[in-house]
Amino acid sequence: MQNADIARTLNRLANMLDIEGANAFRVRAYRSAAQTIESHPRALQEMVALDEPLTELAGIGQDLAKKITELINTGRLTVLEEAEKRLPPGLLQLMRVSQLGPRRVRQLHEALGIDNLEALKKAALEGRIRALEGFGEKTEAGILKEAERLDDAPPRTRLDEAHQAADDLIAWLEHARGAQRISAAGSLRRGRETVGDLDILVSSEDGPTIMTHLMDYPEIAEVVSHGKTKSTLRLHSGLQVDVRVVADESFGAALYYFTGSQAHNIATRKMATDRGLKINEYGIYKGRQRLAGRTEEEVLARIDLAWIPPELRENSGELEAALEGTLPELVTLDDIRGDLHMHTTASDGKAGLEDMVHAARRRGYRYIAITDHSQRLAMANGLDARRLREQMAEIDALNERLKNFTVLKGNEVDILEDGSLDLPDDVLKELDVCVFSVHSKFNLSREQQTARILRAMDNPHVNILAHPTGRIINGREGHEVDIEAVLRGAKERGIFLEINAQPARLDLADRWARMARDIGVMLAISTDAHATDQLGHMALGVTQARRGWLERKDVLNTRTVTQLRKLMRR
DNA sequence: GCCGTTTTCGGCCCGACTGTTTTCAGTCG
Repeated sequence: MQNADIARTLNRLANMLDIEGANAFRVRAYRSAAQTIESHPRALQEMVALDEPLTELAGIGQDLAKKITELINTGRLTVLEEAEKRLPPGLLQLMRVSQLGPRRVRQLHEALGIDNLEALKKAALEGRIRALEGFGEKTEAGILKEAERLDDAPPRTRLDEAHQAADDLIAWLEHARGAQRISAAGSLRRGRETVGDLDILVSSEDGPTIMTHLMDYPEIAEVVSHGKTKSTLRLHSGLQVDVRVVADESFGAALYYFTGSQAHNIATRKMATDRGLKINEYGIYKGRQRLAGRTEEEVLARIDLAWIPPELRENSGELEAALEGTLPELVTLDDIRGDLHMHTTASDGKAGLEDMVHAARRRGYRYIAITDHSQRLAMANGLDARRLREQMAEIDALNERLKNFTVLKGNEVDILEDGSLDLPDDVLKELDVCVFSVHSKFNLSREQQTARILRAMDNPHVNILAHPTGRIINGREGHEVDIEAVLRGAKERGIFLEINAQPARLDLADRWARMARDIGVMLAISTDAHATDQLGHMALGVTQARRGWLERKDVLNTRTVTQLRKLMRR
């Protein structure tokens, strides 16, 4: 049982109890625990097996520890099963309809016997919902539309797509009269790998004018709500956008508030109330007196906190670090000196060797590694030993002509099913950088997959394990593998792991990157570029690294080429 | 259900918008 499964079960339970009208704080406790568990780097199943106390996790006390242990040991949760006897589980579907929360779901169930999406749609079509107290024609129509939209609900939007949508909208808003500062907030600003919706913040003395300008934005498919300072839109892409206007003196407070995360905000608001202060989106207040709000820094300073990079705002240790003055100095794009994973036309890339070199030099890099596929990936025109040696000779000749730039000879060699490598040792040992990765047999058991990768790491010539979990965002889960065991194995052997910066991969994910840092395994942030413009994905990889608390020293490709060569010799 | 330098009970983040109401409940973030 994975942490995500436990979190999902607790969220189900929270929703059921919420519909039943249970104590709201009890419900919140379940939800907050689910959130903690989902982002916890260690498997709770393993903690239980090793008899480590779950109460060490924030928001998990004796009771929840007991329930989680039951769930892990038996695969069942008695309280949830009992709740499902009292209420039809189909009610949980109804909670996914926006505009329907626990109260209305209960009301629909009690008054009309509605207990699933189909029944909801039917009742709405027949006009039976509008008769309920607190409902009306508009609500009924809205519910019907939402219920039908759920049938083909878009998944969360990938970070790169969300960035593009936000940049376009911000460019539009910059032309609004009276717009002062504009910023994206929310999970986009925190750099999460996917976002549920966009939050855009504008400072202006004139909210209505900004909102009027917003309504002419050509990408709008639907206006969900439209107020003087806040509007919600759906774009043609399906992405939902919240735009909010505040006075410029409140911009910092609002930016802080709307960047979240929710768990982080709750924690800092609590810190404020402990000090007799109050934080809202307009500022930080002592009674009715506004103390600050123009910038995030001045708001946080009032509760004795240093400014916290948005990527860290998940209430997972950043507040303690900010209080103690031990916040990490996160790696930045400027720290990156080169890119250690990319392809050329020799295998499945779109650009030739020299094109990739020129593109890398334009980015200010000092080196790159050329890492085409190995022979087993025939589909990708993978290189055998002979072709790889030819490429190495070509690179040697190119390096003769280059000044202040080094092309490292590399390969992305396949890990075969038994953990052996797809090219013979005598050619691997001639490489400057050996990237190695899984491209086949994704469905081995966790034990087999982990053993396979550890065996590959026993080869003395490999250096960087690429896209270690193989997951594709909104695509596939990735192969089952014990990342902690892989990281410990890498630590023992002087091997590194990759944060693959392809927007659909971002693999390692943030929590594993943080675990790597804790274990002391350096990571390479690599674009796996198959074309020159894909070298630009580096920024996404850096964001992911920052979410994993990585500093410059934790990242392989912040090193000089000389340092790098030393680290590649095992 | 969690939590504790006002500690074992009594708190628990807070405001905008909508649709339904005549002053507010529910939802959302």
